[in-house]
Amino acid sequence: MDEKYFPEKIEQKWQQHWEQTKAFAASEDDERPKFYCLEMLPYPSGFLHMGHVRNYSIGDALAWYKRLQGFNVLHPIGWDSFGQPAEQAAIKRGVNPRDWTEENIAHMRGQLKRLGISYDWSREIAAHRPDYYKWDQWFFLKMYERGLAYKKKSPVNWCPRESTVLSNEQSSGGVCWRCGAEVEKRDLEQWFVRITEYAEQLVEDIKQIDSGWPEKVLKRQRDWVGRSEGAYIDFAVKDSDRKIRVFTTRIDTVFGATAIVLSAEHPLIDELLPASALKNQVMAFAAKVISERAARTRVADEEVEKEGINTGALAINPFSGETIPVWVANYVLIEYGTGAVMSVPAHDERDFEFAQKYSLAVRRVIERISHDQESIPHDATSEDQSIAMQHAFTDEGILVNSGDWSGKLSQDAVREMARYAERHGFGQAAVTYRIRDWGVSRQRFWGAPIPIVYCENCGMVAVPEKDLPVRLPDRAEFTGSGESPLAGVPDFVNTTCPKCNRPARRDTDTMDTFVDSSWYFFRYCDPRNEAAPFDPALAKRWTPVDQYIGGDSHAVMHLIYTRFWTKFMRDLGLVSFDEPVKKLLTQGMVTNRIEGTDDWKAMSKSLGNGVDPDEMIQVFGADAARLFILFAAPVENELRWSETGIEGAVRFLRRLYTMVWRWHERLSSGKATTATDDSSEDARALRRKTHQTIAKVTSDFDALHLNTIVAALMELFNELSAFDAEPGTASNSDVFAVREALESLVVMLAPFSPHAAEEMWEGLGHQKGLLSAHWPQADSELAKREELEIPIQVNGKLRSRVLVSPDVTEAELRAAALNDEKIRAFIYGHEVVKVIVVPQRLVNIVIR
RNA sequence: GCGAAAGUGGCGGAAUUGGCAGACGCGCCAGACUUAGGAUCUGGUACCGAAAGGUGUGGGGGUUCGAGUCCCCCCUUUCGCACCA
Repeated sequence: MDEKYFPEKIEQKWQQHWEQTKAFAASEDDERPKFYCLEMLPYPSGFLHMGHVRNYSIGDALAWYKRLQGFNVLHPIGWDSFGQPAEQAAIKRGVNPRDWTEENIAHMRGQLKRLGISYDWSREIAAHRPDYYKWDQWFFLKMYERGLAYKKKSPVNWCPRESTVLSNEQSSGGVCWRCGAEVEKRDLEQWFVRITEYAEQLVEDIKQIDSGWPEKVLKRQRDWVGRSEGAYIDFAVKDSDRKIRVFTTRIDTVFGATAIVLSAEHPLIDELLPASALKNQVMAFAAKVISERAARTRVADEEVEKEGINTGALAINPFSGETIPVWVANYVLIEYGTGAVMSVPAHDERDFEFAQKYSLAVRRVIERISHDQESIPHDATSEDQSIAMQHAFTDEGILVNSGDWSGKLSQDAVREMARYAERHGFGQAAVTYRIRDWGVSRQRFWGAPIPIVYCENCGMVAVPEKDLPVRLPDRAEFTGSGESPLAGVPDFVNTTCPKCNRPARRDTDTMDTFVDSSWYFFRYCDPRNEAAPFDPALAKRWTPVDQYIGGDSHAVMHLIYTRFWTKFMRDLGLVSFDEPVKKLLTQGMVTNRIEGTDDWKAMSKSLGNGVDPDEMIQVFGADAARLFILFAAPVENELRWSETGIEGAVRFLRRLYTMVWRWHERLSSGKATTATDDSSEDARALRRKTHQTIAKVTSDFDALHLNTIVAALMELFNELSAFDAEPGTASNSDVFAVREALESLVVMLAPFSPHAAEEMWEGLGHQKGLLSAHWPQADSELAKREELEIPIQVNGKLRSRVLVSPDVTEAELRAAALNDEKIRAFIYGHEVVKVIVVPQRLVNIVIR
C-alpha cells in the first residue's frame, strides 16, 4: 500500500490480479446457491457510452454484493454484434463489416476491463460468429417445423432511411426504433414468427413476474399484446349469402347498431355489390383511403378526419332483425378484429362522430344506472334521445330499447348475449389481441441468413440441421438499394436442393437481430456447445436470470421477444419454466446539458454532449466514476452528469484511503484485538454506527437503493473521522472499534469501487483478497441506542426534546415530557387536553 | 384526447406503518495552511427575522393530537398510447 491514493496504479494492479486468478469465472462445481446477474448485452458500436457504464456499474455492484454474501454468481457479457451500423460503415467507408465489428469489440472489451467490471470473460459470446448464429438458424428451423415460422406477403413496415423491413415492435408509434424515420407500408413477402400463438401466455404469465418487474414495463407489455374480450357477431347481408363478421366488446349495445362499417381493405367490399356506378364509387373510395394511409406521414397530434361512403348494401341485425346500411370508412382498421365493426353511435365516441357527420341514426340503448327511484329507465323513442345526446355514453349501465334484453345490466348482457348468439349460430364469445406476428426478415447482409432454399422442383426447402450454419459470405456489394446484399453474391445464392440435389437458390434475407438477443443469456450457461444451443442441464443450473438490468427502451421489443422465445424453448423441452427473468431493473438515462442551453438530453455524439468514459477513467479513475454514477441518483431515475459531482467521489475515496493508510501499520501488525468491556462511550457509539450502517446497507442492497448505500457509507466514514483515537496510542477496545468500522466500510465499498476496496483490504492486513471476505453481519444489540432523544411537541409543534433510556415506560416518558422545563413554560396557564405518547418516537401534548 | 407516474433548499436527492422535513453529496460562504490555490483541512448553509419567534415539501380544501406521506379538486412536468371497436 502506498501512502497516496493513485487510482491508475491500483486499478491496473487489481485488474491484472483478477485476470490472472480468473477471479470471476463462474463454476458449476460449486455447492453454494447460484445467482444469475445479467446486464443487457451491448451493440459493439466501437465505444462505451455513459449509459453502458451506468448499466454495468449497477450490475457489477449487485454481482459483488451477492458474491460477498456467499452466492455462486454468474455474471457474463457478450456482444449483440449483428446489425445495421456495421453495414452502414461498409456502405459509407467500404470496410468489411466483420473486421469493423471485431475491432469494435476488441476496443470495447478493453474499456470494460479498464472499468474493472467483474465479468466471467471465459463465457463471452458474439452474435455474428457462426458458432452462435448457427443456433439462431437452428431455432428458426424448429419453428418452421412446427409451423411457427411462415412466409407470407403482407403490408409491412419499411424504414426508408435504413432500407429495410421492421417489426411492429420496432416501428411503434410509426417511427423506426433506431433512426426515428417515418415508417412506410410496403407489400412484401416476408418471414414471420407466430408470436400471436403465445399472446395469451404473454399476458397470463405476467402473474408470475409481476412482483419482480417494474409496473410500467408490464403495463406496456399488456397494452402491446392488447388482449380484449368480446364477441363476434355475424350480420347477414340482405339478398346475398354473404355474412359480415364483426368483433365487439360491447355486444350489450347491439340494439343500438345503426350501421355496419367496413375497413377499406375489407375483402367483402368487392363482392357486396353488383357492377354499377355506385360500386365504382365505393371501390374508388376504398382505393383512395388505402393510398392515403400508405402515403401519410405521421404528424404529432394529427387526427384524421373520418370519411366514409354508403355502399348501398344492407345487413341484418341478428338480434333485432333490423336492416341497417353497410358503409366503408377510413376509421376502421383491417388489422384489428375482423376489419368490420357494428356502428353504435350512441355508445361509441368514434361511431358518434361518424354518425354526426353523415347524419346516421343515434339510438340510445344503455342508460346510466340511477339510484333515484323516480327515474327508472324506460324505453323511449329514439328521437327524444338523439336530440339530448352531445356525446356517446360509453359507460356500462342498464339496457333499454333492446327487446327482451331491456332491463338487464350491461355486464350480464355481455355474457348472456354472446351465449345466445352462439346457441343460434350467429356469433360467439371471443378474445382478440392487438399483437401481430413478428416479421423477422431483413434485407440485410449483416445478420444470420435464413436457412431456407428454393428449388424449382421441391419448392421451399429447409436447410437440414447437419448443414448448419448457413454461413455469411466474406464480402458483398453494399449498394444500399433495398435488396439484400446477399442477393448479389452468386456463391451464396446458388446452391443445391437438399432434397433433390438439383440447383436451387438460397433465401437472401437475414434475421432480425432481435432473434440473436432473444436467447443469448441461455448460451452463457454453455457457451462453447457445438451440438446444441445449450445443454438443458447447464441452463437449469443457472437460469432463470435472477436480476436483469437494462434500459426501458426495450420494454416491448427485446423483453417481449425473449419472453416469447423462452416459452418456445420450454415447448421444445429445453427449459422447464415459463419466464426467463425473475427481476428486472430498468435504469434511467444518463443525460448531459446541451452546451449553452438548459436542456438535459441523453448523451449522444450528434448532440455533442457525450462524455468519454475513457477520459473519466483517466482523470478520476474507474472506481470514482462508478461510485459517482451509483451515488448521484436512484438507479431508475435520469442521471444528470456533473463534473464536480465525480470530484466529490474522488475526495471520498481519497479520504478513506488516507484513513486506512493512517491505521494500516497498527491494524495489519497481526496483533489481535478483541472487544472488551472497558470500551469508551465513543467506541461504543462508533460500533453502534457501524452496525446500524451494515443493517441499512444490507436492506438497501436488496431493494437496489444504491444511492442511499453510498450516503450511508459516507456517514459511517464521517463518524469514524470524528472518532478521537491515534493509531500509536489507542486502547485495545478503540482499535477494535476502528478495525470493525474500517473493515466493514471497505467490504461494503467493494461493490462500488472494487479496486480501491481490494487495495485497502490488503492494507488492513488481509492477504487473500476481497473475494474470500464475507459481507459483514449486523448485530442488532450493538446497533441499539443507549439513549433516545425524544421530540416533545405541543399542539403538533416541536418545542423541546428529552433524553431517555430506550426501555422507558410510556408513563415515565409522559412524565418526563410534562416535567421538561421548556414544556412547562409552554403549557403554563393552559388546560392539557390530551397527551399522545408514541413509544420510542415522540410525545405530543395537546393544550387549550 | 386517453392512460400512468411524479412535483421536497441554488442542484442531485434523503425521510418504516402518518410521528424531529432537508440525511449524504455538489455548489456557495467564512476561516486555517499556503509564494499561489481550481489542492487540502475546519466551520456554516431551507426561507423570513437582530433575536424571541414565525413560515415552509406545486396550489386549494379535508381527515387526524399530528400530513411530504392518506382523501377530494386544481395546476405543472415527464413518459407511454394514439381511431384497437
